[in-house]
Amino acid sequence: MDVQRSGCPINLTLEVVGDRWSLIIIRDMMFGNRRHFRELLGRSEEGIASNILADRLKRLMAEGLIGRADDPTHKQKAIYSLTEPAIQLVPLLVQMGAWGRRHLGVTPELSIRAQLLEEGGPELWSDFMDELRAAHLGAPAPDKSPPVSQRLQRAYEEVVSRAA
Amino acid sequence: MDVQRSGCPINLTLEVVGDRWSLIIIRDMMFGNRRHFRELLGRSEEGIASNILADRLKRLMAEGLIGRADDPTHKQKAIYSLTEPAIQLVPLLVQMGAWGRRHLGVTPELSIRAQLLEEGGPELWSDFMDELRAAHLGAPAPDKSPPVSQRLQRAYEEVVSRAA
DNA sequence: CGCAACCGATTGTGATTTGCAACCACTTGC
DNA sequence: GCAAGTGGTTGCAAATCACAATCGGTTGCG
Repeated sequence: MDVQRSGCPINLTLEVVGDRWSLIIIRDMMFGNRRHFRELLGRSEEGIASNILADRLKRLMAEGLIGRADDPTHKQKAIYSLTEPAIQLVPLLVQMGAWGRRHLGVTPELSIRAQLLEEGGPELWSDFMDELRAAHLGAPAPDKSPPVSQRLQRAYEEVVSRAA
Repeated sequence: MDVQRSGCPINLTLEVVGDRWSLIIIRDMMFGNRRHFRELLGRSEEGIASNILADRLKRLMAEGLIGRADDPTHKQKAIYSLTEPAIQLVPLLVQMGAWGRRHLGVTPELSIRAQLLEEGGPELWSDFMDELRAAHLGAPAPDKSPPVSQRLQRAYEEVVSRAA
């Protein structure tokens, strides 16, 4: 994954995030609000192995997509955060979600967020990116109400409860 | 790559095209108009190995992203084509190109197409997808002039000649 | 007809990456 | 003091990958 093959933008993007796990990790940090190693390790549905997670976090840091800071509440805890380049992956992830939702057998609970993000269009993505900047970069909060993340979460819970 | 891990749309999309080569092949078929095994094998800048190419073509066919037909001019020649689901990957590839162009060290010749597609927005993508449907699915030609593919090609050649 | 070039692959071989489970040194809360 | 939790590391088997050589068949050309 580290051999440069060509200067094509699509190829270069694939060299950075074109593996099985990098985008899963970014997705969990983005939409699942997971910021710690063990949160990323255990709670994700896909079940990444700890050595792979450690390797990917290292690599994503080296590529400048995520940052790492000490958690003041626990000397051993690390807080991982998305950087601006990673936040700008939102439109890409939305397109991935939209395509998967249309063409693959997704479960309704997990597709409702993709649907809302797709229907919301670039303006909604932009609001969501501002929220991520506030949460991960310490940027001033955009002060939309309700925040996009909350709207997504509520829609998800509604579908889940309806299914029960 | 064939173990289903979760029903999340992003994850499912990654399971289909989240490897190093599948999207490169689709990119070459889409923007490079490569339709034969040997065209895909040799002329791409990244240099895929023939066994990997054969494996990926098989897999993409099984997933319904590409089709295969006999070339009437040569009994051993196969013509590969994009299916509708693959054509609908255009917005995803555009976003990949846009992100790579912004954040990675792309060469100017190879980034001009990404730039035009990004700036053209969804209407341009839609025109381009109609052209792909005409070329790959035998759909009626959209009859725009000049076609998007030609505009992209001309812009590329202009940058190349300017660099020379 | 003869033969070189071309066709979509397949085979064989090592190198790399992955998945899995166990384990590690250390910190925290009780 | 001790169990639970922290971010990882290690060892090993299995899968995947890259690279080069090769294959049986087809085509164009003399």
